Amino acid sequence: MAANSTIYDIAAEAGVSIATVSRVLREEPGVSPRTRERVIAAISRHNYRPSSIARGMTSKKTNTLGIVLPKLLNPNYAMIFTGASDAARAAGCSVNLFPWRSIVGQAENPALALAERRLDGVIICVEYMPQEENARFLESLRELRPFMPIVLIGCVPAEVDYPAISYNMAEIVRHVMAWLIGLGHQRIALIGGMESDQDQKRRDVGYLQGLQDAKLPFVSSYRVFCGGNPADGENALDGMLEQLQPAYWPTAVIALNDLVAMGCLASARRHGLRVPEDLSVVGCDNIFCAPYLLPPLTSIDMHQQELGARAVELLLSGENKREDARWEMVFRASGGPCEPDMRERKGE
Amino acid sequence: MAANSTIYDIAAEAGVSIATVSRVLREEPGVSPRTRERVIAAISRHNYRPSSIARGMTSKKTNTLGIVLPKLLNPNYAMIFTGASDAARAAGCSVNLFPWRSIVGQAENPALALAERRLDGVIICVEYMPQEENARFLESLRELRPFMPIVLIGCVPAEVDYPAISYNMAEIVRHVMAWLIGLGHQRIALIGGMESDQDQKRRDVGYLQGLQDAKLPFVSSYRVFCGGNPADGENALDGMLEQLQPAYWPTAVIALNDLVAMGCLASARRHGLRVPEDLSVVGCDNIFCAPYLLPPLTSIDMHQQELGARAVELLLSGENKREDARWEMVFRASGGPCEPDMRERKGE
DNA sequence: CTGAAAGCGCTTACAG
DNA sequence: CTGAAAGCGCTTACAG
Repeated sequence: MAANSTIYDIAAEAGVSIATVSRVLREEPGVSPRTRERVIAAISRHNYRPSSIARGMTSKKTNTLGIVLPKLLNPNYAMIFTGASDAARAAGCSVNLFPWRSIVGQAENPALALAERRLDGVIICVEYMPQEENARFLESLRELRPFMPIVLIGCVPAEVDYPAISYNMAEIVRHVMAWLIGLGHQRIALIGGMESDQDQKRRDVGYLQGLQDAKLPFVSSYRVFCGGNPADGENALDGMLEQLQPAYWPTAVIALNDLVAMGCLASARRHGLRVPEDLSVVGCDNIFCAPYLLPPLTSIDMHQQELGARAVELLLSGENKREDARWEMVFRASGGPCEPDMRERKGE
Repeated sequence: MAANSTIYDIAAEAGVSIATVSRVLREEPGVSPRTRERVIAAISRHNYRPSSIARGMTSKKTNTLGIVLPKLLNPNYAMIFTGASDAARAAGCSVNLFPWRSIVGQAENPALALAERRLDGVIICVEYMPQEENARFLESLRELRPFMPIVLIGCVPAEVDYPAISYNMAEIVRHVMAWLIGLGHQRIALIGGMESDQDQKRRDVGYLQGLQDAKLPFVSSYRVFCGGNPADGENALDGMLEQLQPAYWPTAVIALNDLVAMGCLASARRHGLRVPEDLSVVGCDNIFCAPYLLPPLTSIDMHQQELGARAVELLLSGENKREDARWEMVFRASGGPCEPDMRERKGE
C-alpha cells in the first residue's frame, strides 16, 4: 500500500487498463466520468504517485532544468537561482542547481557530466571560472549541446554562439569610472577578481577605458587581484595602503562585488579613512546587506532575479538569441565627491 | 553522432552485446582488456553518455538527494545547502534543492510532490513554515515516507518520529538571555518571527524561561513578531521605540536572525542609540556579513555547513537517530554591558 | 471511450 | 569472459 504500487496496481484495482490510468493521470480528456472516478479513488487509496523517472523514460521530457552557478554563498547567485526557480515553476518545471565544483574536475569533459541527466535544458553561468578550466569547459559545451538546449548567462564571451544573457562588465566599470572621475577622483583602485578569470579581463578593459577617457595614467599599484570574499577585499586594500605613501592612496575603490567592498570598508576604517570623504567605495551586485553597511554601499543592481527568470524563458523558448542584462547604479553614501582631509595626508 | 546514441549503438559499433557495454560503463570487473578498449573507443567516438534516467528506471537508485529549504536568499540556507551538496558529492550523489514554495500549495499532499521524483532520500528543513501549512506538511510526510528516507533538520518538534538534526531554539534564547542579564540588562526585547511559526514558539519558551530565571517580568511590548528580513527588523524596532517612553526602551534586543538584527542596528542608529552602550543587539546564524556590520554583530554560529553535511550522512546511513546540532555564541562588539546614557533618557 | 502492444534505454540475473 | 532475455513503470500510437 505504498511506494511500490505502480500503474498496474491502480489499473487492476480500478478494473481498467493501464492506458486509461495514464490518461487520468495526465488529465487527458476523453475518459468517462465514471471511469475517471474509479481510477482516482484507486489512486488515492494506494497513495499512488507516478514515477517521474518512468515518465521521463517514455516521454523524453523531464520537466527539469539545470542551472550551473559558481557558488551559492554569495547572495548574488542565490538571487539568480531564485529568479530562475520561480520562473521555471510557473512553467511547470523544477530547477536543479549544480555548483560549479560539482561538474568541473570531471576528467575530460566537464560539461558532459550534465548530459547524462537528460535535463530539458541548462543555464550556465560563465563567471569566476579560472581561464584554463573555463576554456576547457566552453569547449566541452559543444558536446553537451546535442543533449539539451543551453543558455549562457554572465560575462559571456562575444565569440561563443549560444543563446545568452550577458552583461558587459567593461561598460559597467567604465561607467563607474566616469562617475567617480566626475566627482573629482583621480586615483581610483580596482580591487578583486582572479587575474585568470574571463570576466576580470572585461573589467580591466572598462577600467583602462575609463582612465583613457579622462587621460589618466594607469598605475598598476591600484589594480589588485584577489578572491571574491570580504576578507580578500580587506587584505587587498590593506596591502595597497601599506605599500603606498598616504599621498598616493587611492581616493576611490571599485570592488569586484559587494563582498569585496565590505572588506574594503573594513580596511578603510582600520586605516582611519573616512568613507566617502577620504575614500569612496563602489561595490557590485547590490546584495541585501549593501544598504545596511556603514556607510551604506553604492553598488550596481544587476537585476539578478530578473536575469534568472529571463534565462529560463529564453531556454524554454528555444530561440538562439543574445540579450544584454539590465543593470543600474544604486547611489548610496559610500560614494561621493573627492575631498580627502589633507591634514591627515602626511605626504602632501 | 550524439545525444541520440544509445547503448545499442555502442554495442553495435564495438561488436559486443549491450550487457558488455553496460559492464564497461559501470566499471565492472570481468571484461577482457581488448573488449573494454573497443567499447571505450566506441563510447568516445559517439560522445555517448548513459541516460541516468534509464539507469534509475532499472537500478531503482537515482543517486540524487533532495533538500527542502524555506528560501535561499537568506545566506543561512545557502550555507546548509552548500554543506549538504559537498557531502553528497563526496558520496557520489547530487542534491536537488526544493524551495519551500515549490512544494507547498500542492493541493492535498504537499510532501507527495516529492514522491514522484524517486529521490534516494530527502532532507527537509522544518522552519519558517506557517503553523497551519506546517502541520499539514508534517502530516503528509507520513505518506512520503514509504517512497524515500527522510531526515528533518531545524526546529524539529520533539513528538515527530523521524531521523533528525535539531536545534533547540529555547535553549539558545535562554542562554543569550542569561548572558545579557549577566551584563546588567533587564529590559530585553525579542524581535522577529511569525507568531504562527513552530520555531517561534520555541524561541518564546526560551525567552520566558530566561525572564523567569532572573525573576524579571514579561513585558509584552518587548516581544514583537515580524518577518525575517532587515526591513522587518527595522520596522519592528522603530515601532517599539516609538510606542514607549525612552525610559522604557529596551537595553538589549535578541533578533530572530542576523537579517533582522541588521534592521535593528539601522533603527537604533536612526533613534540615536549607541550600540552596545545604549542597546545591545544579538543576531542569529552568524552569516558572512555579521563581522562587517558596525558595530560587528554578536551572533550564534549554527554550524550550518556541518549541519547540512551531517544531514546527508544521516540520510545515507539509514539510521533513525535524532541528534542535536552544534551551536556556539560568537561575541562581537554589538553586545555589551548595559550602560545607557541617562542624560538622553528624558523620561528618567 | 477503452485496451493490447510496443517501446523508451538501461541493469540484472541466468546461461553458457 | 560474454550474450540473450526479462523487466523497470510509464506513454504513445494504433485498433476497436
